[in-house]
Amino acid sequence: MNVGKRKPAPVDPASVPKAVVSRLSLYLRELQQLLRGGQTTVSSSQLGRLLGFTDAQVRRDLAYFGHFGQRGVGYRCDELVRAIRGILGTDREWTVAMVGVGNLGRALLGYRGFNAQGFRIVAAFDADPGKVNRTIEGIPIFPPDHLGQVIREQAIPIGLIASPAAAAQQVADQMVEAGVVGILNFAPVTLALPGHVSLVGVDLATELEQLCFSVANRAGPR
Amino acid sequence: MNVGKRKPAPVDPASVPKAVVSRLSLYLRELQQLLRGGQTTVSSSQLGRLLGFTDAQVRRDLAYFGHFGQRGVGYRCDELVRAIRGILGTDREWTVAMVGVGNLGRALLGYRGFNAQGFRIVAAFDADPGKVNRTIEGIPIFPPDHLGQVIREQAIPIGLIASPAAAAQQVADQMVEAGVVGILNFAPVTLALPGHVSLVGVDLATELEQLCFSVANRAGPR
DNA sequence: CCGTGTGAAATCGTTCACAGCC
DNA sequence: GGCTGTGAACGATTTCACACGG
Repeated sequence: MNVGKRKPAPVDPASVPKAVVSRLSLYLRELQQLLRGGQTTVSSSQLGRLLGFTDAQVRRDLAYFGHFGQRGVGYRCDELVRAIRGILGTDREWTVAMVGVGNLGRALLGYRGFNAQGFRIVAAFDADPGKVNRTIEGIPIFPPDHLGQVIREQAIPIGLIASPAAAAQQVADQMVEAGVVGILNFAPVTLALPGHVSLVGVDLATELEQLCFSVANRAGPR
Repeated sequence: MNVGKRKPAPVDPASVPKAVVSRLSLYLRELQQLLRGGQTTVSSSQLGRLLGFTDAQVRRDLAYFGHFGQRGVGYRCDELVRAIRGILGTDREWTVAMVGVGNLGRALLGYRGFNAQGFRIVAAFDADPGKVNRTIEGIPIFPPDHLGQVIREQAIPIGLIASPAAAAQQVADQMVEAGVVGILNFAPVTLALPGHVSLVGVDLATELEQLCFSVANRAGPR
């Protein structure tokens, strides 16, 4: 008994280092690649080599969440993919509400990679009256004052901010007010959010600055 | 003597933790914001509070690179901005070559945030004959077989990959061959690069997965 | 008196190295 | 024989706490 489909989680997920979770995404991406290539099994050392990590690191990362490998053999790619998706929470579909249908927003509306991993943008908002009340890539664009209602009615858990920096905090506040519990922020500002809302920020200029620093200081890849 | 404009760098820049450099970008962004608001001085604790870091962390991070503060007062915003830009290397203009003028590529061509921080995309490439030999946002689009020549002639140091995943490694190889020393990769694949080339990867689906994990595990903001 | 800069301590994350199992 | 899972050692980063200077 007590040995069902679910592996026991050896630790509290909140105590897992952030770096581990971000490597998990990379493992997932690589495993899906391997599966497409017809490979059924990987060892920690192969997976590590492909990504530039050590084999010990790969094993340790996975061991945070359970026993997924087979001694002497390695990991079954399909099983490990399922397991990682379960850990990340991407084994179900997540709906996303986007604000800001500018250059970047439009690109994200058409980005296939989101759907492929289980994310679906179901509503977008923009302050420009010329953009609202139509669909782009099949996604309806609403005026900003519909934000609360749409998010609430569809119980959308994730917000994506691609608005100008000056509007971002206000947009975030409205999203949180409407019940969003996670925000992906592309606006180049720091957002202040209540503790129960998760935040991931992506600042494109900042990423280039990181690159710039390592180029200017010849630090090799990342 | 020996007290010129340049502060001495207390340590080898290559030995600075990566996390420190990424916070440097955030300090910079916040300082520029403060300057726009007319503030001339910040303390480590104010800067930390704005970004969610401790005051000790801010001071330690900055101390890797020199003595920028004044005891009893704090840091002069304008001086610190100049200092951080000098450290990151964004006190000069960097030219960038982009490959892949799809959804995302077009958005990046029009992204104002790059110019604002000193990056200028000066050439783009795409395999679609319908897109080449014209300009978008003032940037010329070339066919892929011009890549080597254009990058070499203009001595472009930075490559930006926004091509489909399947093409990314080949594109990267050609960029490296042409002399690029840093690559910002938006394609969802792991690139293999020679050691003298720096790499920063941004995978949009991966970022959403991180968010998803922390939402699913209620870990609060990042 | 306030806030920086920094040794020293504490914490966190990675790597080693090997027992255990297929 | 090969490869996982994991205590223990190690190294890196963060936090503490206080001396020093404006």
